[in-house]
Amino acid sequence: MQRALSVSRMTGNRSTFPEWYQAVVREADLAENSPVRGMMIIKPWGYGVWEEVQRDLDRRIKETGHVNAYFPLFIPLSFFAKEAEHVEGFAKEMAVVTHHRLKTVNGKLEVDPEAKLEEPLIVRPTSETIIGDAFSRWVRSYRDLPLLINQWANVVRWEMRTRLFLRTSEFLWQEGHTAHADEADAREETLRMLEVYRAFSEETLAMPVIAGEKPENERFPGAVATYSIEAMMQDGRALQAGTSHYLGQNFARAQNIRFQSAAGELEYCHTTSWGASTRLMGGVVMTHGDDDGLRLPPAIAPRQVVIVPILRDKPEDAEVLSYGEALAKALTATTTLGERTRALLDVRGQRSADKRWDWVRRGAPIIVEIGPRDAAAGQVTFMRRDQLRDGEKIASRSMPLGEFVASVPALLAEMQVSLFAEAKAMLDANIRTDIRSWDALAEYFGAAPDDEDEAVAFRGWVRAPWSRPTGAALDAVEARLKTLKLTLRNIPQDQSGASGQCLFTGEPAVEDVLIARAY
RNA sequence: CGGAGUGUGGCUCAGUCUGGUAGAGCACCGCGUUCGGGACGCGGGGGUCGCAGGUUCGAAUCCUGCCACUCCGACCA
Repeated sequence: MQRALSVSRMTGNRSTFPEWYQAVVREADLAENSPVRGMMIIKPWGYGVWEEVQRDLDRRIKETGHVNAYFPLFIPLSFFAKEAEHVEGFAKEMAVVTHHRLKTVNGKLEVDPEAKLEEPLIVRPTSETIIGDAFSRWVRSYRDLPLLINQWANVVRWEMRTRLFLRTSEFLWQEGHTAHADEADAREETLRMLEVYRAFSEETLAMPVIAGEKPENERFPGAVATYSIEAMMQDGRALQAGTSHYLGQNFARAQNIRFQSAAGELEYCHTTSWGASTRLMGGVVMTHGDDDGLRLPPAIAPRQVVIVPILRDKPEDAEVLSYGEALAKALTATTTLGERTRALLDVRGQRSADKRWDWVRRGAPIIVEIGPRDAAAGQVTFMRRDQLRDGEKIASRSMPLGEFVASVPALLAEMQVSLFAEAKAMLDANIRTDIRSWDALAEYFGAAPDDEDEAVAFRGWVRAPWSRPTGAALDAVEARLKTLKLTLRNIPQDQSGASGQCLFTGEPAVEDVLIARAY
């Protein structure tokens, strides 16, 4: 089959899926590596997708009562020393600013040793500490609570190994930080935001997820409880797509976030934090991409309908162009998924065939072609990106212009739903619930995971009953799973009552846990 | 920080073993024919061959040192 990409995602070979992923990111013009190791350049089409992601998620965050603010990029080193677990979790990946001036020595630019900072500054890896510091001044009374703040920002974590969008040294995200008068209110907030992420991921990104609580060894440093949404990529691996943390009073104590209660008592707040990042973009690629490139859910496509005019440097070109302009204008006047339909007439000088495939690779949901024949007949010819091919043929349809314009909003809405349904079917079909012993688990995931050369068949997730071991017993489980390159993803929220015994300990099970290879 | 590998035009790479003064495909520019399912012909622009030193009449090629990147591992809310 003729493909837009030189590598296929579905060969069953473990090594080609990452190559396919990189090819899609490049060919869809989303992002590229930068001169700075591990940091990416997000290109206009990729940033356009991020802007749609931001817009929709921001609306949901505001609808749940939060307001946006902005805090500094640099955090004094001493702020991290206040929460022991927190600093331990991030210490190994911090970028540190130690000087504030350069000078020229023998024609060379060097750091001026006399410009050393009194106290080093950390480039934020996350903002709990600096926002908590502000909270300690903002909160006085129970009447100031709850304090519901969000910020859109970039953060830096000095990662050893990076991949575009999935793990980069700098990434863009939103981080919510809230303070509450009591535990119940804070825990409710934590779960509310988990649900916002779940709904956003499924409705807007068309990316089905499993929401649940992380086992204690996977908790955010300093958190009392961590929750996540986990999405299944097309190679079967799990991607943590968003997290929400109940921080208890740990950060409040460390940073003195206190309030006077109605009874006049001085109490520590209960705080939460939650975040989702540009990693979501990688999730969209690995959920919806195919061998022709990216497929974008209409809700996050910067252009939902792209019109490619067939031009031949002949007089009738003008007619085709004005026909295209009228079509773009008519489409823009319609409403799709609650917003103005985003249409574009592609008037670039490239050949029509090249432009068409460019938009296929970028994942534009509907690609319209109009030529002299369409203009004369008052019709359009179009293809939908989610059903591009009928066997080896490109599947296109023709329709009278007026009818097409009227049907686009419903068509895009249908594509949004069908992309989700496709991914949901894939997720549901690939969670094994019949594996009840370590031996069966080992057999399923392969006894020799170190043999990278061998083509490996697709592996999904396993949902199995467990006894929720803690401490050293959990460490032992984790170490054992590591021999199969597996991790505990989360404890799904929708528990239907566990039965039988724990897959790891043999003790009576209390609930199900998700086991998978992860990104 | 360990193990392996790679640095040659914008991209993918050949050429290195056996030294002779830089190539292919794609992309780009021009002209023409084309264009409704990834065009073709002709012409053209673009590279201090990762950096520094050495051997040599002559180095992309041989030697020494350094640097960068990729993959595997360690690490990864």
